[in-house]
Amino acid sequence: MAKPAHTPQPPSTSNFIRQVVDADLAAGKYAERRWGGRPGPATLHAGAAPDPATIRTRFPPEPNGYLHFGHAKSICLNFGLAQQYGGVCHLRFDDTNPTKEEQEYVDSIKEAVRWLGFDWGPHEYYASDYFEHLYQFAEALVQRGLAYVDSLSAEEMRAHRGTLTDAGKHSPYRDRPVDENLQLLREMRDGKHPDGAHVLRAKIDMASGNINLRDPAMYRIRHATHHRTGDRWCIYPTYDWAHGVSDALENVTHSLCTLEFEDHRPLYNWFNERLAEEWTDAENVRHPGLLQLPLPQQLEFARLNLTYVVLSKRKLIQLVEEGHVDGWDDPRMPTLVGARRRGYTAEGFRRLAERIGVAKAPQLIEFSELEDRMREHLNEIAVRRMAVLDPLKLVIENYPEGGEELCEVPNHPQKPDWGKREVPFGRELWIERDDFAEAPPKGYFRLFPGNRVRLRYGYVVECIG
RNA sequence: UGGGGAGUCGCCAAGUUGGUUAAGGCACCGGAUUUUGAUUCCGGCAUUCGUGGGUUCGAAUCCUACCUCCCCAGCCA
Repeated sequence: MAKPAHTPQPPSTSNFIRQVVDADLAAGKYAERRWGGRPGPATLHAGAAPDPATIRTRFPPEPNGYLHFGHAKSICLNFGLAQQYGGVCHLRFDDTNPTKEEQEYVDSIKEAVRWLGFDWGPHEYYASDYFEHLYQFAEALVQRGLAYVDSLSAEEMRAHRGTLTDAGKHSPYRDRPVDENLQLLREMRDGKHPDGAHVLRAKIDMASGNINLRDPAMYRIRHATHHRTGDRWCIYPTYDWAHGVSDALENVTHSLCTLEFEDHRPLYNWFNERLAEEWTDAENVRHPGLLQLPLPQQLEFARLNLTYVVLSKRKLIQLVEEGHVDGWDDPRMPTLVGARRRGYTAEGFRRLAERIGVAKAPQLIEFSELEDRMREHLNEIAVRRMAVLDPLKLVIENYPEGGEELCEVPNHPQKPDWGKREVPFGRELWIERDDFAEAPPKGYFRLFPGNRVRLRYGYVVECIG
């Protein structure tokens, strides 16, 4: 048994996630685990070579928009954590809702993750890869009486769910016999019912204080074309049903997500624990829990909020669709492609993520924090150039007409080895409008009547007042 | 009012097996260097850890009561 190479880098800041990982590793939780050998059938990511990963994380975007500053934090966290512990991080597209997702977004997300400097290697997966397995698992749950087909309308279902303070009521279809559930589920899958006619629900507890446990939906009917599976399916798994199981199928050890999913953790565990108890051998699909593999654990952290910045996908989509900006890569957009055009660097984002840390207290980072990281990095790598944004013509009266000479200007004041460039100097020059004042305010040391200033890398000039 | 979380300097965030003066960064305020009012540098910036009690020789760290904020009633993720 090879022991996992556990060599965490000394982090600049500590965080609770690292503490959990350290404890899991110290307890030898994954010591005997064979990572590359997927527990599922050979068809399940057959290409994945065995690797000695210690931990396994995943970045699971839904391909329904472009990645933004907030995602940068999650990407750096997931990939960074895996890197630090000698593990791997999967890129998994959570494509369970065909009406919102597009290939264009898949492509842009891959590009953005790559731009940020992370590599998922062969671990590019899709929740839609698991549709068949998920379906088999669902039938197994139905067979065990743990899921049922409900035929209430969406409105009726909402009414039955109860409120924050009042328990919900059982649906009249809740005790439908197993055979009937199975038949209906198959009919749903086979396209015999219109959208909204039925939904498969987990049978948990309609009186739970946690509303997510009040018989959550697992499958809904959607006669829609999926960007990857086309028209093969007309029932699609919900996030709650697909996510945890996908993590388990990929042998994810630590599933990091944002705070709003804390309430979903009991559900995440419920599905995996049920599936780990028993399975159907149709298609030879087996849940990892059956092989005594530790189930993935969900850990939640606070999402990034930035002052003055909108990081809501819904609103960003609106900005693009209503034409308020030129597109997802408009430099004014808080998207990664926008940031790139704006001159922000991937390194800057990595430093920001490192700097702001990971915790459970909601964070609202000041924009200056981001700017500082970008300036810090840019200061290290950018060659210096001069530009006049708001030009004011300056005529040097005692400089020969038509004369011109070249001034040597260093490319970086602190890096002489970066060389120099030549800048023409003549009788007529452009200076910044702000650099001249007829009536200078106090403390002004630029050009004004009666004052002399040095033109950078050129001459000292005087304004005769 | 049910369930789940969080409260350490203006903004983040270390610290949590209780033990000298509560890390660090951003922001801010000085001051030095500077052919970018940039950078760099040096100095300042929480007798106090949401609040009130309590335990203890000693608590941000333990107990207790309370206050405030965030999330949840999609067949979105």
